[in-house]
Amino acid sequence: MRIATWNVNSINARLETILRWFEEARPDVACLQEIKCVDEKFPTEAFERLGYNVAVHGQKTYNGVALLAKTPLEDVRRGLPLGPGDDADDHARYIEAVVSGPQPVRVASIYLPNGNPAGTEKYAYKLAWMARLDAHARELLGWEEPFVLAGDYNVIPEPRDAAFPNNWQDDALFQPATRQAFRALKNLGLTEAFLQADGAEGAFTFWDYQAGAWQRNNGIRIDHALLSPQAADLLTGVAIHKHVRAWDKPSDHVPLVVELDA
DNA sequence: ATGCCGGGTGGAACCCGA
Repeated sequence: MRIATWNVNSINARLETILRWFEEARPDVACLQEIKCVDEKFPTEAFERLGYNVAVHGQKTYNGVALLAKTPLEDVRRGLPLGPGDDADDHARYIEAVVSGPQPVRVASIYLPNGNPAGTEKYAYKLAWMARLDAHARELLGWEEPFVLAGDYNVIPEPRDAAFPNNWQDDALFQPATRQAFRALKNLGLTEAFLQADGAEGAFTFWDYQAGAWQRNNGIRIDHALLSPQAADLLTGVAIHKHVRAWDKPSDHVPLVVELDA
């Protein structure tokens, strides 16, 4: 099972580019983020023509996530659960479903808050959201099933995950508390697919549109796939589709593709 | 570079992203 995650930065502005990549990469499952549209504006038919089942958790203008799969999506859940005392959350940043098949796999499409500038309400929201994700991962781990939490985490885990780590010292993506929360999530027993199956230095998933970041390879690795132990047992490979960043009208993120023997 | 580019909204100028 080929599972891809991609922050597309508007599904409708980039549909031609996205469909081109789908025909080339042929993922079995795709987790999309920043679709930037309500459910009714999602180009569902275009993906159904390629043989995908579609589940959307959309929002006007901002955020929005989707799951696409060649096999039916079951037990679709929209939104990350709220814990006791958590404030209501009107951002569409999480959708989860079970991808059916001989070996069903639960897959989540995650758009973790950016959190900049650090030290503000936005950063508090990021950390609170990470705490909710941690709690939900604990719940899922109790079921002892294969699952994949894939998406734009907006976390630079280590200095090696940025071309110029000093540039990110004060950034919400690289704050000690951000990195600690991501580490804690992994330490629940989740496997980071890229590190497990590849781990090469200088691998990035995002290059800013500005200041010639792509041309200078000034990138960061912020899109991640975390695997439950039962999913990690099935991991056979991972790839970052860097070439897509050089296409016309690219997203600033590129797809991360995980291969499972499922 | 607390925005250099790019998308969305709304129909200009501003919000947001990382």
